[in-house]
Amino acid sequence: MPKLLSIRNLPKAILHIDGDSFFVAVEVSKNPKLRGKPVVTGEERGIASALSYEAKALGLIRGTPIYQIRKKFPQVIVLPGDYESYEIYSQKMFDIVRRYTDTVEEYSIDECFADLTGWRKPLKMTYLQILENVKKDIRNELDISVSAGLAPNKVLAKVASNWQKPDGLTIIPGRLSHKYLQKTAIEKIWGIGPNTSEFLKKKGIKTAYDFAIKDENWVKNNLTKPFFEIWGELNCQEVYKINPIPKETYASIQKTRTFTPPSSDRSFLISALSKNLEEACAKARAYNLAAKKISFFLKTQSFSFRTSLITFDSLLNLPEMIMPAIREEFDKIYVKSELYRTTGVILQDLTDQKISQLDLFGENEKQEKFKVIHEQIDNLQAKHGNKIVHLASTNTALIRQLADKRSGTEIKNDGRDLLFL
DNA sequence: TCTGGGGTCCTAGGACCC
DNA sequence: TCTGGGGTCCTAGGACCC
Repeated sequence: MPKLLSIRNLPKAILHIDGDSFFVAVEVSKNPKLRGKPVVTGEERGIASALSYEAKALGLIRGTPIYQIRKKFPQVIVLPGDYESYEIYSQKMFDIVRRYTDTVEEYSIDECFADLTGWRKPLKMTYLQILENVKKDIRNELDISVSAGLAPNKVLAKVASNWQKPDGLTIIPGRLSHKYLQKTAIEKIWGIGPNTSEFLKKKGIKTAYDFAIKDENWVKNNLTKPFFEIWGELNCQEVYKINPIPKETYASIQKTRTFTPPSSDRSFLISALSKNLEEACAKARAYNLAAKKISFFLKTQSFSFRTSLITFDSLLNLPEMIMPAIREEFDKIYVKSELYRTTGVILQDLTDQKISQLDLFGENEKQEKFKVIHEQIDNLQAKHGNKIVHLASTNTALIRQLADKRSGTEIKNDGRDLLFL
């Protein structure tokens, strides 16, 4: 790659690349027979995660339940997500962008930001040519299309990549940004959700431009910091920096499950939490992380949360060490008369275990014992799949999951958190 | 929109202390 | 005690993202 020259005094050129219907596009790339057909992914989740443009043309949107799609549009091809392939395509896409700059931020599986500032001379291309080449390389090598946007900062780059879809290419120079913002509804701006856009609309702010021209003090007095930052970006300031360091850790890990029909069965709910906990701990161990705080929650049918937070003295990622505490705390949030639709466990304040092992050393014989067992189990599951070993307390949840909507067989367990083989 | 799953960041207010 | 003023830490929960 050519060397970057001095970038002093150059206006920033921030690129945003957004894969068009990314999951479906990868499926079509894998199997070209799907091209031109209405395709959705998300079978395993029960709702549409991604839709081909042909499926969108039927009026379907993200989040539509799969059973509804099948009933109304039997011609739609429903596929389970193949996240390994998505990850591979994603990395290849980011690597293509890295041919044109070394400052690439992997924002999500199908989106990245990149800083092109100063690269025109070394690459001997205009910004337009760089974008055209990025798009061409991605199309030629991955057989998927992306929408590209270039602007002085991340928020405006998002406006640009959104401007024309699919297969779009839009450059917004700072001096023309008002033209685009006047035609952009406030709720389309990255970071402005339904709540804030409703508030802003009540104040007479309908477009991104209306918001951008508001007085600084008005913004500070009426909104919180994130929205002040967005306001700055809409005014062409560079508030959000590009972070080229790939993320390889987590601050928290959560596992949740929604079940139909909802349940108020105490032992079933505890079992579901046990399953959430096992999965969350397995992921934590895979990343060498351990938690000092664990929260768990029950979500009622009316979408309100009952949560409990447990703080431990040591760092944990073994379900046997945590489950007794969840049992103890459970009745503080459980109301027998209430119906619950979702359970969830969140491991919080995660720390690298390599650091934590020192304070754990010899701390707890039981912990050491389980740790050895889990190393074996993690290997076993890597080989044979994660269904082969689980906690006894998870059993009820698994049985119910298998039986699904058939009449629930009542499976008793002894309430201890032993391994079940 | 009739609502899945997995994340991050921010802030108000309570607890506690001097 | 009919309780000032200020700092820090923590938690719950809001808001948003893909």
